Amino acid sequence: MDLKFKVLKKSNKNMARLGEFTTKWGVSKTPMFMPVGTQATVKTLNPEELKSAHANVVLSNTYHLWLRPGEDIVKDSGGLHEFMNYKNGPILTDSGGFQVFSLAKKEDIKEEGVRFKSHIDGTELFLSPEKSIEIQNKLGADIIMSFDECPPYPATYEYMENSIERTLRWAIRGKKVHNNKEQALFGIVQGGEFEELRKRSAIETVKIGFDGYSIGGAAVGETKEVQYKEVEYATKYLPEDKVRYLMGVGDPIDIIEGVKRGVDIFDCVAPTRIARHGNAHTRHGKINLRNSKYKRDFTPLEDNCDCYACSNFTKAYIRHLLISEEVLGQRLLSIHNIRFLTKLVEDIRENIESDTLEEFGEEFKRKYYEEGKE
RNA sequence: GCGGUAUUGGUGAAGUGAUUAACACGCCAGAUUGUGGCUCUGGUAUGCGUGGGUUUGAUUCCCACAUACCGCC
Repeated sequence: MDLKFKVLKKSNKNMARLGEFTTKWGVSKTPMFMPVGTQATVKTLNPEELKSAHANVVLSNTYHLWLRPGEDIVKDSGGLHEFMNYKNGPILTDSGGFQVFSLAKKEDIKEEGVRFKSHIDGTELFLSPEKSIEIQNKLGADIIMSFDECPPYPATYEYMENSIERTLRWAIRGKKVHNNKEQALFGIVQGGEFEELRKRSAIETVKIGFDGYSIGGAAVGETKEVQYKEVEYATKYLPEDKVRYLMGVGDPIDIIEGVKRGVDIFDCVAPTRIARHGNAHTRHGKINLRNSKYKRDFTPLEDNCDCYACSNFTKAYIRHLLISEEVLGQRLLSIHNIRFLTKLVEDIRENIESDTLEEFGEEFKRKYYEEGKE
């Protein structure tokens, strides 16, 4: 399915662009941030809470849903939107590549696919590009991903070269079996830290032809500088008229830097994971609500935040919930952190419109890093 | 009043005549980037009820005292 992506405005100073794409759920604005709902749920949150946090696209996961409850059950329920009753916007499913490669041994990655053991019960499993697309066709997300290899960092040039070539062959195989015309299929650019390989991977993936392009294998342990370079190496060779998605990146600063380099979509488990572990993003840096200094702090997580948590509760109360292991604490922080990032991309969109993204980025970074230090 | 047993950090506790007093919980911090895991990693008793004594050396042995519990008058 063509996403009918439109670039509405391009910066004169960098590669940032303001855009939108359309699905049956309506118009989605870019740059955007997608919260992650691995097992057909953004952990601790219901669809209404996601809506209140301004979430639009939600990401779910092929590997997990394949194992539990199984793609046929999701299909028979009416598809992923019906199954999880998510009607606020599109759903994207990851191919399972990332999970599989964290479970598989290097020697179990073969041309045909990957052999590995279930994290649930140790059952031996096999996932191939065809199988991944077949499962995703049944799950019924609006956007699905090619099955790629996400190599660890650091990897040698030779390993990475073989890996991107195999990922390209897998992309072709996946595209060939993709038969759900309601779904957009994205290709994935790999290549690690190597400019030549990122370039080749991008050009060749574009030749195959996809509805959008992802940059994978970033934020796997490399420095920020390397990560930003990797993004640049890829976006330079991606077509202007297709959506670009930087997989797994969700640090606020990294989002700003990614947008400046031409990225439209981001996803990350971080906002919800750090929330469950007691942390909140604020414009003045990340804070750990479990710290004793918040014991008697009767102010919201953040002034002028319109999220449900900040509108109704104090840091002292949220800290009490976390220390007492009450799940409401995790929910409130999850709502806040998602809203923090959806607000960040809203601000980014406004600043692309006025072509002031560089200034906005510097100011944001200064507050986030420096003021947070005290 | 007489006898017995016990006394180790915020808590529950292990332990030894002599390098850094185990472990758990709690507490205090940190991590977290296409989420198996409300997870992981650190820190947290300059002292073993108090006062004496024996000893090269005592939290560990002895004595007294204090406190607690259990018996008996």
